[in-house]
Amino acid sequence: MRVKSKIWLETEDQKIIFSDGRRDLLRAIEELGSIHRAAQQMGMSYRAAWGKIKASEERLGFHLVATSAGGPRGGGAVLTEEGRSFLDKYEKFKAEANTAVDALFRSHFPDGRP
Amino acid sequence: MRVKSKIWLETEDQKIIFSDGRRDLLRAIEELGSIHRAAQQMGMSYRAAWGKIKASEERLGFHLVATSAGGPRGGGAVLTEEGRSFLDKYEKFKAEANTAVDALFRSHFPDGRP
DNA sequence: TCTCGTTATGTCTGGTTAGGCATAACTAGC
DNA sequence: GCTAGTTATGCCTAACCAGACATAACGAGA
Repeated sequence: MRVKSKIWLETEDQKIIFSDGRRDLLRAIEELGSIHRAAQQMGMSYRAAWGKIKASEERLGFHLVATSAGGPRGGGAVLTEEGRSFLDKYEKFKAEANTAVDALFRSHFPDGRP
Repeated sequence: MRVKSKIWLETEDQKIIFSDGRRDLLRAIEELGSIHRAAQQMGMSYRAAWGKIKASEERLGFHLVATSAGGPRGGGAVLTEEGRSFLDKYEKFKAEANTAVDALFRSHFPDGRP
């Protein structure tokens, strides 16, 4: 038996603002400089990746990635300053939350059994 | 913006052992002495309630409720000793976990904004 | 032996949601 | 102006999962 937790940020009306999948996606974009290649690496379609980013940006109220289409390499995407800073905050929060939940689980179920 | 968390117990192969919905259901059974009436109160069908309990019991390895069918009142269900004790442990763990996550959220996003 | 409200369980469907398909638009370099 | 690889977006479908429907069985009391 193990504890599983999903912790995410959402709006008042239950719309997902940000969660771990999107964090991974942004990290891949930061690394690869392109939504398209980030999506490939994550094993999802460009369409799916773009949709998630778009939804997050709309609900956050600012841009996470700055994009450009066209040119010899087709274009590309990089994280905005706000995007990077938000991502950092999110990761710190998530890491601490996961640690806390795991510690509590072990304290209440020391041997991992019900 | 607010934090939302789902924290539950599962088996190694991702099957849900116990979560908040089942906790509510067991509390209702404890109060009403019947799966049927508990389901009604929760606004779900008997079938759904019974299925959840059955699945949890199978994965926990012990009975949560003791049932009897037939008789003038049709039968009924009460929590087993093990069921009650597990439920208490679960609730304590969940309460502390929720408190911890909320506190961390407030410390990282003090004004509730990204 | 009949009744009544419950437990017990197989089967089916409908709604939600994630993701794919298809297509348009963009632009630096050749 | 053609090319190539990307961004941008509407639309459709498939898979999953929760829950409803239907039905059998149960048994103390009248």
